[in-house]
Amino acid sequence: MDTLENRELRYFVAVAEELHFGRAAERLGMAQPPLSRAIQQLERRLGVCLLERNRRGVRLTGAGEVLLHEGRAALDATAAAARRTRRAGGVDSPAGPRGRLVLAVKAAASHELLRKLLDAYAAEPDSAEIEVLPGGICEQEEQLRDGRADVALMYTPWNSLAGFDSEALTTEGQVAVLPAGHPLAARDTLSLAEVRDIPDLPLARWPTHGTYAPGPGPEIHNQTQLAQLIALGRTVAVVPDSARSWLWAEHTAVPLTDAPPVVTHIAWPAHSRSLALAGLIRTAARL
Amino acid sequence: MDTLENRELRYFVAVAEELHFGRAAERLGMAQPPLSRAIQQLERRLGVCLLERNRRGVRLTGAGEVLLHEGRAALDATAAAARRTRRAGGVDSPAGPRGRLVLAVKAAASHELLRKLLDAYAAEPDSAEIEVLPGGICEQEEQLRDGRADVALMYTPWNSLAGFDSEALTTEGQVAVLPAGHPLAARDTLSLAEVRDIPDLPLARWPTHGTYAPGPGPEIHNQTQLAQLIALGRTVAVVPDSARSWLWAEHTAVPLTDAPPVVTHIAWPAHSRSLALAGLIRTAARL
DNA sequence: GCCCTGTCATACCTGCCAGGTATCACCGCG
DNA sequence: CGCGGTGATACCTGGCAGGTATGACAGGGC
Repeated sequence: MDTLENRELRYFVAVAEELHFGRAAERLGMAQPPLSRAIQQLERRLGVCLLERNRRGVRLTGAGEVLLHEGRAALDATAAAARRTRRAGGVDSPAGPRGRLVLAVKAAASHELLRKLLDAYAAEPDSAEIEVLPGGICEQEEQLRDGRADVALMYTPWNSLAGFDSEALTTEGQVAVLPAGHPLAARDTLSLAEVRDIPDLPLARWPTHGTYAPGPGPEIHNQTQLAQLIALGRTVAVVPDSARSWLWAEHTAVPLTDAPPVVTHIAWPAHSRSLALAGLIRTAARL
Repeated sequence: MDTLENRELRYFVAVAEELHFGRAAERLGMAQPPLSRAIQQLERRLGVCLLERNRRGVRLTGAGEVLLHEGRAALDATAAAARRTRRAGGVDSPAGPRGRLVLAVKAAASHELLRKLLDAYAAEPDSAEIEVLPGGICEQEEQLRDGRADVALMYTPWNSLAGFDSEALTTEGQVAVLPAGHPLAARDTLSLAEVRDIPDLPLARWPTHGTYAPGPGPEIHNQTQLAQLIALGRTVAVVPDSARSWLWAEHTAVPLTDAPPVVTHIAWPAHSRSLALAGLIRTAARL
């Protein structure tokens, strides 16, 4: 029972995602027959049936589902190993733990906290260079997992902190953002139920891991688009308090009484040993 | 930049652990020259110097240290993928998420809680078969990481829950276990400082991840040995309250006032999606 | 019923690369 | 100054990853 190779995992993940040998082979830049054979070998090696081949297409078995999840995690881990090793060995001294840190943040987030953190950390002695990697709404988890980032700012309840170490930094409430002229904009507070049921003003939908939940509201891709749609009276959004900083004159923010609080965390891979990272975390915890 | 292969990681980890190409090659069951070449290729591929070759032996560079840690994690992840896939596809129905769950526990732990958990879970409808995997003091984390186990009972502050999801089950205090005749055995309570400084009765040392902290006390390998050494008046130990169940007549347990409480957690890999596991966790949380 | 199309599997070949053996270059040491 | 022990180099070879051609089989249009 020799350990399964990374190449086989890549192949299987491609097939499992495409559910089609031909397309998977194309995506992998190879011909279909060797791919078929490789998957068969993998199944024989594991002694497990991974795919159910119906004449028309392919379906995953239970074991296949498991391997898809675990295999993705394993591929992320090796990608992370490669990226972090490259980063550690870049141009700095061969043995020193000093280096660049990559900090993943939500591009849409207010940069008030980020600014404070970066300034405070830069003032520390022996601080490393911080590269800020702005990403989409839920991209931080992935970037942390596959090594594109060393540390991230994440926001519960949107991000999941599962699998990472983390430290809570700030908590804030949420507000509903309405068109300024809307009747409800005059209210002092609103409840989530009220916001969800405004006639002709459906709640905007944010992507979660690249996909949108079904619903009547428009699909939001970025903050400018959202601002525009609200100003036009086409939608209403629920955003954290700090988002008030980018509101327009055409917007009105009304505090929500029962929305879950948004907690900003600093998160990092669970077993990190970098001194630079430890320094950044310490700085963040003191803010 | 093609992704690095698993085989190369195994090779590098072996060399990094042995710090000697010859021994590493022997451990890998291969000749030394191909190993040398593989490591050179790896370094070229990553564009990073991993090892500092002095004429006498080898030393890790900073990047090498990073790759050793991250590479181990990646290898664990692929091993876990293989093991869990095999387990999922064993003999049960191809598509059903029903299967065996492997629960890692500390062999030395009291099985009162474990018994309750197993009984309660077995009484659930649709409960899966649970295989109990008794292990050493700190082995549970590793077993969870490399897929030998699906879920584990862990104990803070000894185990680290970093990287796992977990749920606290019970909290208990700690007691000092002394030879029955010892003068301090008559006390109602003791402090950690007092226990550490008993003349001629050094504190027993447990292994942490396979190694022992330096100190005067004896190195403990299992519970029977510890009981014996205490009964003989050669050592004193600090153990959780529930350990009273295995004490002998020659032992006396004295509650400690300032020892950190021991919390028993049920822990599992952060991204698990198994229904059987979810059921077990739900059962545990209700205990 | 037919053929056509789209699916994955099989058969067979070939070039590359992982790994083996033999040897070198270098250093420390008696 | 040879000797033992280190990692690196040179060269060869067999297995296997990957390609091409083709088969087996099912569904759908006519």
